[in-house]
Amino acid sequence: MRGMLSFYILWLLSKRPMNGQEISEELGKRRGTKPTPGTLYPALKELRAKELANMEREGRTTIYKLSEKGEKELEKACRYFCSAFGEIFQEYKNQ
Amino acid sequence: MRGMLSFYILWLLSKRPMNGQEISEELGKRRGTKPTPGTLYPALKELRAKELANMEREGRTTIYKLSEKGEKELEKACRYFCSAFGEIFQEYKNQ
DNA sequence: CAGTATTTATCGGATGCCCAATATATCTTG
DNA sequence: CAAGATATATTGGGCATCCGATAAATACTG
Repeated sequence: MRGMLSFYILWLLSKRPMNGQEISEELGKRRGTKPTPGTLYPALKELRAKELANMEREGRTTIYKLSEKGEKELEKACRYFCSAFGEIFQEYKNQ
Repeated sequence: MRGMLSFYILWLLSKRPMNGQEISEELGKRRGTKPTPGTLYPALKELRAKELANMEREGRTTIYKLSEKGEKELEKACRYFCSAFGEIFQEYKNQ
């Protein structure tokens, strides 16, 4: 099962700004596996290119932050996600 | 947002055996768009190749059915899906 | 300062998802 | 039976996602 990485990253960033390592760890906690750098950083780059996230360098670390456009996009994505997959989740919960 | 097609098909087949057109319509109802034949049938072929689904030809239509291996795989996939994305869904519901 | 660890980042390649176009077989209808 | 409708299926191409390997910059430690 693949996909949804960018969506997930946007969702994490909506909680608080994070650097790459923090994002990686949060993903690891939730999905079971951390993305490799070759997965994570291109995804972050793509989000910047689409102006859904901003970055701010602080010494060794780079803090990524959700942009306003990113917030709007995330809300749309959440609506779609829940309407498309809510049924599956709902059913599992009731078992 | 892409992805999860095979997972979704397995889930649909766990409800009842279906032919390609029925699968296509059910996906359309839930996701908003129907997959094109060039998306759907390769996915079904892949599921057969992995022995997660069986097929049975009946005249014009081909009925696809979840295999035992498919049931086990689907259960694993549901567990993963819910542990990975449950939090997002939960939060949206409470808004 | 030298060596190590941390963090960010790129590259090449594999795979999944997706579409438009096309083809084939079967069923239905005039 | 001929024409159209329905259902299945393949082909070729594009993009997103993902990984392993590698690199480079920065911070820490002895």
